[in-house]
Amino acid sequence: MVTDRRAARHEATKLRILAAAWELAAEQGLAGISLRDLAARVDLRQPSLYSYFDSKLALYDAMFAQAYEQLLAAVEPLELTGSPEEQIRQMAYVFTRLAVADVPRAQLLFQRTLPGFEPSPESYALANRFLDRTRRHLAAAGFTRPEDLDLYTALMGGLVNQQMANDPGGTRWLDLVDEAIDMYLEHSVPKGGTL
Amino acid sequence: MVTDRRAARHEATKLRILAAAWELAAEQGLAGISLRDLAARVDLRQPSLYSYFDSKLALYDAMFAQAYEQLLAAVEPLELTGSPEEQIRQMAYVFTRLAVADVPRAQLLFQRTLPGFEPSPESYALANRFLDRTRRHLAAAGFTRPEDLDLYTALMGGLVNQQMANDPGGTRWLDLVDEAIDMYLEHSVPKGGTL
DNA sequence: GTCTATACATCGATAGAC
DNA sequence: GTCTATCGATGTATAGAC
Repeated sequence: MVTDRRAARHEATKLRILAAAWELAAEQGLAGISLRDLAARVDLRQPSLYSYFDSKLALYDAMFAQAYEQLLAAVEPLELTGSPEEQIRQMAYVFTRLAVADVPRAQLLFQRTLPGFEPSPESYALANRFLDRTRRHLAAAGFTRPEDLDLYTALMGGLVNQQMANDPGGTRWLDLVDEAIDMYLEHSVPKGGTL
Repeated sequence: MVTDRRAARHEATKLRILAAAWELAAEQGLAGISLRDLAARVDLRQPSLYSYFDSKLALYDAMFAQAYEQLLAAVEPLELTGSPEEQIRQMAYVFTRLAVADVPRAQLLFQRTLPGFEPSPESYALANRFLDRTRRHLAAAGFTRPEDLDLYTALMGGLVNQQMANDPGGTRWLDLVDEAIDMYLEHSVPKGGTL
């Protein structure tokens, strides 16, 4: 049907716009994306973007969703091997490398850097799918308390954030992932736990 | 001398502008500070601000320096007691509470959220003085490797960042500081270390 | 869907009078 | 130091031709 071809072309253009938006974010920062520059990159005029996104915040939301889809697509097909502990290590390794690989993406996903931006429920569901995956892996190794997950995300997020903020392009904090996971795995439930 | 009085008045106005800037940052976000709003808060016209700061980035740099001076003023007079390990715990407790208490301040100091902003060497020296203090406390407890400091900053920064991003105003990650410090202190140099 | 054209409010920054 | 006036840029949005 013709409408299918139309819809396909519409989706294709939307993807081109998103790709150009990531380019601009890498060059000018996430908040530095201008709709005029963005339109120029895909050979459109600025008002034409409104045929694809209702607003700039809607563009950010689409970027948020696309970014989590990228992460999920990279992580879900992985076949983790070895003990649950070893799988946690592999997961941490993959996640930190992925997170650091695209600074604006990490800012969009893991920080509250854009004034007024809140991911839509649909986009947030993707984020939760990603978090659930982590939760299941931790649980498989016996880390079943909610605090276990929170401590893990703080540790991984902290490494990623320090790497991006204080050694962009380097590996100073990435090199600590192994030791951080050692530390985390060695740590059992504290004496005054809730058991 | 008259020039002293002039300089004093100049400094006083500068401080009023900075105070208003922190107010605006709390309301509109760090990047949401507009020079017109800022000028209005101190009964000036927008161009008059340029008698005090060469640019908006220079204003951010002054805020960066002032924020680290606040942290140092709050932390340096502290008399930490107990074993070195206990002092590290107290330090972590104070730092995370201080960091979370002012979200825009934490964003300015610990994240790279402002496009184009780099702290000046003078401001960066303050940041280093703060970091040195942490380094000395860790060293007193035997954590003398550079990696020990990096892991510590990642852990504390991670807790602070997760608290601000995912539970603003709450204590979900702040409540994990004690356990995080337990985990850190329990962790000795890994088997395959550099010894 | 895409375009031209236009509007409106906002922004950081500068020139020049006083 | 402070002001008025102004600049070029921005984001948002609409009208209307094609």
